[in-house]
Amino acid sequence: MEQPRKGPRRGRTPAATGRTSRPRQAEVARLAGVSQATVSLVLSAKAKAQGSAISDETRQRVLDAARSLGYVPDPAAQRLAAARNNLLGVYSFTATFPTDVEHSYYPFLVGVEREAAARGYDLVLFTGSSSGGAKAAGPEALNRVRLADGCLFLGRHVPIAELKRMVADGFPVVHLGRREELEGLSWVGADYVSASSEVVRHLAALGHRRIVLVREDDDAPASTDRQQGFLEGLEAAGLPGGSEAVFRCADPGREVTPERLRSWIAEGVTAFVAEETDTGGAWRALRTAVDEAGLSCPDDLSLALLGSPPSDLAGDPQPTGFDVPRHQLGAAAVRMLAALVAGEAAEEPLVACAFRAGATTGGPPGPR
Amino acid sequence: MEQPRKGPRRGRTPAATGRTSRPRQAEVARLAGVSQATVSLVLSAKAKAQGSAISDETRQRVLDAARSLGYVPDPAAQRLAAARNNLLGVYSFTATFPTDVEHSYYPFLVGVEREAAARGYDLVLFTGSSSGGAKAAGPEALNRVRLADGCLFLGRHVPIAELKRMVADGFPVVHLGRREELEGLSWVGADYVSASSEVVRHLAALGHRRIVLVREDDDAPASTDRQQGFLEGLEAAGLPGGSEAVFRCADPGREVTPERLRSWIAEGVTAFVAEETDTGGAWRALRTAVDEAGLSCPDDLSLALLGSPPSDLAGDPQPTGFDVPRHQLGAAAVRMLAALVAGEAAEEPLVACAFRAGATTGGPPGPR
DNA sequence: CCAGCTTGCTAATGCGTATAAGTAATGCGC
DNA sequence: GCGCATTACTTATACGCATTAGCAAGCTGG
Repeated sequence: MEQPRKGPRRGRTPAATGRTSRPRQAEVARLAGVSQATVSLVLSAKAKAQGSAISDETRQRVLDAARSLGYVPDPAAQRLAAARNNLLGVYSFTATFPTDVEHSYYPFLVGVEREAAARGYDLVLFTGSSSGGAKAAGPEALNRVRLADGCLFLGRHVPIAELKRMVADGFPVVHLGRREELEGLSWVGADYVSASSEVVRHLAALGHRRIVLVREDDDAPASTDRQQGFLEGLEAAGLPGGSEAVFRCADPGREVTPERLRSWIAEGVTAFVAEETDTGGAWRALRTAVDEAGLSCPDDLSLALLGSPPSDLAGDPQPTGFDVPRHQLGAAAVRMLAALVAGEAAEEPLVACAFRAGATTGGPPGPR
Repeated sequence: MEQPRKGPRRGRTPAATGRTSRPRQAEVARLAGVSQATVSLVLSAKAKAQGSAISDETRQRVLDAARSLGYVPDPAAQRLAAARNNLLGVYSFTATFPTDVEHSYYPFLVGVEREAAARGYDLVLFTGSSSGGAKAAGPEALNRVRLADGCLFLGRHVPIAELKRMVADGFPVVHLGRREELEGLSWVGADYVSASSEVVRHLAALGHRRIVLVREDDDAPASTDRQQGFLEGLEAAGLPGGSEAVFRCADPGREVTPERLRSWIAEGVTAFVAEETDTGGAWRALRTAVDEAGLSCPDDLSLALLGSPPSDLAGDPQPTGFDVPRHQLGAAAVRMLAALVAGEAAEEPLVACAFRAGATTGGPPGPR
């Protein structure tokens, strides 16, 4: 009794049709001689407790049928049916695989992938408005991520309004990097404050009494945090802080020149700390100035870097400082996102950085 | 006449529930005083031609209503209804984000992402080892990729049987790298043959008459292609080919030693060409042997590399050879995959490599 | 004046899945 | 042997949207 459909609309877009349509639960069901619902029960219970009311024999038949057909659930349908599809989105506002700053997101993604795999999630890379070509990269482009169970957002220039909306809608969202201005937005970030503070304390323990932070003219949270940690470190060591301990580079005349370096040293400064940025500008400027001033690094003064050195300076002696544990950051982000998806409480958002002893610090030069 | 649902099942999983249910097309419709179908027509026709049979007045009412409610379409529902999900899979048999061989797939992925974004596709990353939900890393893990509209496969050690099955099922699959042994498998690859041939012709034009190819003991298509191009280049230049023009390194005794190098030179060989591999073994061996033999590169002999130098040798003088346009390869792979998904004819699978002049070649040394 | 077209919309249906509700069939205690 | 719980399923329905058949009204033309 094949009831002939009254209005079948097979043959959608000519393009979309082409394919032998991957197997559906209905086909698995037919092959196994059960109903579609049974297939759904068996397959979704697979991971969960075995408590479902399906006999082992039937279960096995269904599983065999599914395997032999190569059945894979349709994520959109799963999602629509209001379950979850074990997909986590990753959305970056720059290209996810940046051309120039290779090292910036990559290690992070390594951690993301690893942790996601360990938790049984697959990743969907939502290609942001990244490079040209994308259609009207309007705000609705962001909504694609709702296909996944939750989404990780990378990049600084995030459209807050859109994110806010998602958060308000209860869509699980985690941002990489501290983001406290948006109430309710979950984020994970490196604990730059503690790490920077620790570097300062290290210098203080070596005997340095006047330390200067060289930073760039950028007010990203990552910069602010480092400065805060730097100042906290000074305070903890009982050293003078204040605005003169922080030097902020700016284009016109505020650069780190050999002259300025000498004048600092003349004032009794014996150690310098540079913030890390994408370009490594502050660190480069310091190193160059030291070289040009004819000074030698661990002997005449100590240098520390609040982060990892740029990869093209890999040949240089390893700077004292700390490493941002990007793998762990990625993993932490996934853990937090998974927690949100599961409706559990979020965990600690700060990930500790690892202190790196390095070879650019030593005791202050003898009094001369 | 609000017909009361018999079995509403609001209140799914406690976790999944928590969303303030953003507006649906039905609500927009109610507000605009039209049917849901009209809303769908208006909204989906927005981008397309205005040829839809909806009056401008109604259209405007719907658009206003949608805006005032802040309507955004549910991507899951859209995709379910449209029978495609705009997802392309990327399956690599090593980790997608390998820790060590960063540079091998990375540039390729850059191109993949860019092109995918341009075409409105998102990417799903599958990894051979991890393979989301299914812990069983068995061959059925491969089936997970069917979640996407099509899939890109990277890596040498691809289980042919499984791929064959997918291809036979009509699932769109593109392999990165030439793969002609599998009938019907689409692939994109770099045109190593032409590029290698061009390098040889370059050497011949410089006056070299005896050239030797140093390759590793690996029969990957990429190696074979280079050798073929090398031999074709010799032939095109009217130079002697044959087996003695190709040196195949092997572990036990067949290595490129300074002695062997000298003996080649004594026989009249003036130029050497190394194949590029993951490790850059052949090239390293050549360079080392040249150094140890006390020879100087562009003067005493010419060297060329059939590919790009390993990144850790970035400081060395740039070798003559060619660059594999990995970005373009990735883009080409996506284009081909998109074509398959759309049921169109596939395009040219070979991507041309760019000749790189470099500094390691010159004329043959004067007769001595 | 009505067949036949066009215009502008609605009703109905399906996409693939999850799940609540329903139905036999069996087991168990008394 | 009856009520009731349990097991093992199946049936029905909904998720939100796209699509298409269909309907009503307004035209046209002969």
